[in-house]
Amino acid sequence: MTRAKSESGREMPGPDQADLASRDDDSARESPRRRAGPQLKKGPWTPAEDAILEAYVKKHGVQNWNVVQKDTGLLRCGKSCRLRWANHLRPDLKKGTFTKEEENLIIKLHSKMGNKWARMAARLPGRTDNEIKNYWNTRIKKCQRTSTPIYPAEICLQASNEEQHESTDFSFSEKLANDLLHGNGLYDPSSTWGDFIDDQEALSYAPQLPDVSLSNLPGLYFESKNYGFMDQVNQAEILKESEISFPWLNAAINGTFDGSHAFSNGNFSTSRPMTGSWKMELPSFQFAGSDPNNWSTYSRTCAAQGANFGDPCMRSSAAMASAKFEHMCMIPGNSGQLEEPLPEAHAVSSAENQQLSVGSSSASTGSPCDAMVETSELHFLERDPNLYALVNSCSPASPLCQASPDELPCSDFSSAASPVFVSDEPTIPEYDKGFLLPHPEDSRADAFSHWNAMPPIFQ
DNA sequence: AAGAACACCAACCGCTGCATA
DNA sequence: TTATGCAGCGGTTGGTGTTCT
Repeated sequence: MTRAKSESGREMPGPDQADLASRDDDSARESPRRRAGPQLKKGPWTPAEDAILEAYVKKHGVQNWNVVQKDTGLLRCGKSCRLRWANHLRPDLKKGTFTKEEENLIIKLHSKMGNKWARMAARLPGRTDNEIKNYWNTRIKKCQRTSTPIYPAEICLQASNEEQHESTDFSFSEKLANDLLHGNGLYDPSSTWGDFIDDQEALSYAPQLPDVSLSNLPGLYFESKNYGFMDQVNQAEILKESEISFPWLNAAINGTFDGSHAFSNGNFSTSRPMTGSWKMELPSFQFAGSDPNNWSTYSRTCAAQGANFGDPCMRSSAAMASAKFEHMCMIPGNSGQLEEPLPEAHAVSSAENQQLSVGSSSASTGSPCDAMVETSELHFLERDPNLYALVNSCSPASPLCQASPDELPCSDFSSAASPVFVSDEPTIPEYDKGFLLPHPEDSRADAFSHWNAMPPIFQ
């Protein structure tokens, strides 16, 4: 890449970069008049430019940034002016390193919000999203390198405790319950869980769901440098675009926690087909690497958290997620992902003749929400035979659920020993330890039939 | 002392959502 | 309804200073 020295001595993008920049979307949409304008400058701002911008904004305020560029004659695009003002020239900016309190707050906020830098910045007066983002990225690297928890236990516990006592704007469950009670149309007893998930309005609440962020779980460590953080991001991205943003639940349902690679000896294969464009809000949980005990821990903690939810919807969902995790732990030979066809056919057929025992975790109270939970879960489980079978097996009477945590064979789920989950179905080959999808080379038709039968959000 | 590794920071890029013509 | 422009957000890159070996 060719670079030229700027007047301030720092390197500036060369002509090739300027060319590239001119092709970006913003530029491409500019009017012919503005396209014919002067070549805009890039790179570090000079004190003189700062002074011009500062004087202009102080005089005229912040309005149209492209007008600023025109009026001042600055050879900077409006976008650049806005950024410079917001990140450096604003009078209310607090300079200097973050205080310990600010750091703790960032950690807490991130555990709730994920990478919502702007929202976090709004809670940190004088700090910019860029600063917070930079801080966090540095922290990520540091934690990764030293194998220390990104979310210190004490802070997470503190955050968790606070959340249970404060009615924040994050309360998904409260909002949902409120919506239900006020008959805003969100609740439809005939709706399936899938319908609910598909409901964009409902989904719009999802980002406010941080209460149940996995990040609140203490003791989650980066396992190894072998797992680049971005590997986790890439995997995490699988889900986000589904716009579900139930990171904890969604991942649990799909069995694709960031770390499907956690079960793949550190080798996450990105070569597997990923239909559609999936992303997931990274953040809030960085899962333990390959230590199966952490999965077990998570699962139980998930249940514990679920039990703490005031809202039966959340209790139930958490329980489902938890149950799914336990399920993943218990299937002999399970690599941690949700093996596709599994013994589900058998389980479903028998389950159809039983009453669905979600009550063990959802603690039905007869509220509209409970009704939705039971209805939606039923439908949801119908769509997910694995979970259907699982929930049945997790009824209060199930030995599987009566087992104490210590009895659960999660510590060695990769072995075929301790077959808690009994099935007369043949063991499913592990076609892909890195992802939930059936391996394309798997000739078993049913490997894909279940997949294809899933609602799009699960694909 | 020199080079490597790391930390910090500024800026850019691509994209999205919203407003408006 | 569609196209366009703008503001804003989050991801990423790359430079500089500091610390470590």
